[in-house]
Amino acid sequence: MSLKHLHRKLRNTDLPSEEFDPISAFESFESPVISNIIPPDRYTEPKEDYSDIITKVEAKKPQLASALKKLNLYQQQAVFSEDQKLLLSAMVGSGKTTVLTHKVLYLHFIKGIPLSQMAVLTFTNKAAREIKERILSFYENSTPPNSDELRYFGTFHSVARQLIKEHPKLQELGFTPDFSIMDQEAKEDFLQRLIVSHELDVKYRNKLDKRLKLYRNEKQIIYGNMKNPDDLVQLLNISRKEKQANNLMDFDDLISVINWQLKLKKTFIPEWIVVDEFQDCNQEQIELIQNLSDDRSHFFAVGDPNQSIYAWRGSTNVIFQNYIEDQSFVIMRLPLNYRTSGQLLNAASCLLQQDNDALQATRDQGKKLIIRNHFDDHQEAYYYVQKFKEVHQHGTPRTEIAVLFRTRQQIAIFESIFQLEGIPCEVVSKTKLREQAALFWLQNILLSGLHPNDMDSILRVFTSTDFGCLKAGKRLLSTFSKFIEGKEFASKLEAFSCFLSEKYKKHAEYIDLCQRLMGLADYLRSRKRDVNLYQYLSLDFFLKPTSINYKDDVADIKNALNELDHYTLKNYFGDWLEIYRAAMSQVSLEGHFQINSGIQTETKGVSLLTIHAAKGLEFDHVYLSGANSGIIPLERKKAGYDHLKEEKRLLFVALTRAKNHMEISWHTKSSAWNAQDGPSYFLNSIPSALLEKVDTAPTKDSELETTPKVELNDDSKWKVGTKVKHPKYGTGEIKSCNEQDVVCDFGKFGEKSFASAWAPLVKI
DNA sequence: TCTGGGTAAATTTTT
DNA sequence: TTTACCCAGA
Repeated sequence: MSLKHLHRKLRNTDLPSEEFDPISAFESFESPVISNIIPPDRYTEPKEDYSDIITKVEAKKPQLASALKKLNLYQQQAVFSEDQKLLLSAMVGSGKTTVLTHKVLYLHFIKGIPLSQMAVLTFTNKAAREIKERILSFYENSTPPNSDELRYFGTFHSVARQLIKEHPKLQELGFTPDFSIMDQEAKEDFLQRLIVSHELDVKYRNKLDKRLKLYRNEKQIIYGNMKNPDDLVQLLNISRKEKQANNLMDFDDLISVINWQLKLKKTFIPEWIVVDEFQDCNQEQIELIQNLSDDRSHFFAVGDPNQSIYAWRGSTNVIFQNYIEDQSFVIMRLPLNYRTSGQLLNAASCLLQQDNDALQATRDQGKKLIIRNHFDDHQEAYYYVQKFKEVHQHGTPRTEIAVLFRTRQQIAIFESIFQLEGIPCEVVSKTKLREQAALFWLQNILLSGLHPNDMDSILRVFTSTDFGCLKAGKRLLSTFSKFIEGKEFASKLEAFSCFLSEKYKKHAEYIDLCQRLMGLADYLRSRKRDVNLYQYLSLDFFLKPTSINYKDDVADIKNALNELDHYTLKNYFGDWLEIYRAAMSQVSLEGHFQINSGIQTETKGVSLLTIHAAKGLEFDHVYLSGANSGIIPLERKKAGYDHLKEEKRLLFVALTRAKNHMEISWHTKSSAWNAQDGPSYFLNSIPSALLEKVDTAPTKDSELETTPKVELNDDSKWKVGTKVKHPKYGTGEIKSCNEQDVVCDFGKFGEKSFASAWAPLVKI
């Protein structure tokens, strides 16, 4: 059923508008709906006192005991539980990471479980790092565990990589232990290269990922307007063979390969499996957990079904439900929220289908949730400019202020207006290694040297626009494949080296680089700790001191090489080549070179971020922008019921980011195509006693002044340097203009030109 | 090679 | 609403 249809159907029901909640309305007459509610009697409630256990801990590890004393009874219960299978339903802001780390410490120090007998699985590197750091902080007076003891502490993917390498059955799958890892973009490059070099006919090429998913799940080949099947299946077969031949795995392969291996032969059964953010597990990750356990192994998982916002990535809320129904699992809960003030938390919990005491506030009542109406995003941004100045003057640091958005596109105009008005701000999003040309090049250099059959990395080294010497494309691929036809080479790298010296003699330095890459493995092994990759690879020549970015590039690359040094030294176990490969795998898995301490984000200003990116963060002041119906929930053609529920949880996550002040805004005239009039109907679930509705939208008269319309364009309107807004490309700057055309630079979208008379541009 | 009809879709992002 | 794209027919 389409969303529109759904809305219409729901509007026709005769519910009073105040309590009108389309979701529950829909649930009441559509069937069947799986309930998310955990029955209250399913919980094992805590005892009144755990001081006897704490006294015992005191004798063995006083530092831990004093930390445990600070926990509440629910938290202590979970830490001290002796149950073999325990699922902890942790409410938002209830200290779940604290419980998880204390549990690990308790098991280790008091119950005597070696750390190497625990698999502690997380979804993000950040979480893995935080857990490890918290554990290491308990070793003030003793030698901390080495990296070998903590080798099964990490993300699902990094632990999978570790297990794959240790497993004897890898060869049977056609891989060797020195496999390398492709990130999502590398995988796309890889597939596109196969399409070109095998001359495959593949339609909808930039929907390749979507099509592959459709094929995997539903064996569907025909897509869109296609009449006949294309070479999609062939592509899959070729890619499978190429991956084995080149010893490459993508992220998904890591999990499925280890599952395949463990089904064949269980090599390692940890005594304890500990899982963080359990609600985000997908089917394969659940399988991995099962493959790592047997009758005697213990299991402890922490999660919050109400914060499950990644169904589109494969997690299913049903998983939580299944475990709850499994009577061999003990279920405990952490209902106490320490973050959000009372009225705000109450408002947020109205979005959940939970019992009253499921989520309990521990703080003061605080302020009400504000629902504010703005005319449009432009006006809203200027409201914030004023507001943030006030808030800042009242002593709230800018880093404690965040503006949340449903989509990334909404962010651009706020960023540019804040910059224009001198409000320091930062768009929180992961910067891609690929966008930092020098570091991306370095990554590919090292990958080529460490994995000399990784054709894509080799190609990227020599076809880089900034640092390479060849032009990427079909032509290069076909001349290369003609060149190697019928010849035998030890590796792709060697083949490429011969190819270069035969066909591109003039690029002597690059031929030289190729030679050094072929010797990289020996260099790393023989020189032991005395490596200087910068010098060995003569990077100074390629970075070109004349380039504008030279200084930054050199600094970035030296920094990256330092990180590698640090990592390899810290984790060294006897094979320098292996440890460099491990380091580069970690770089691929994390998407940056800061593999020791993670990326240090020095946020100085107001944070602008999507709700998804805000998960796990908290701010004193939170503003959710543009929450019209149609944006929250985000309207889609094929919206199922599950989508609506997830969007509601997303709103819940947004509301629970705030500590003291929360505002939700909606626009009278939204610029988004899918936005409807009026605020998100999800807000109807919140009783008006908990809300404060404010209208700051201008009256009709002032509307005309403050909101730029697409007026008749006269030639004088466009001037070089004018900042403009485009409905699709966001904000840009006029680069040139004449009577016919306007050329405008939209940053990441590049330069676009429009007919002067019709340009859909608005001055800002 | 160009035109018009038809179809799907648009979002979130970690590893 | 707008955009991207396949496909068939000029």
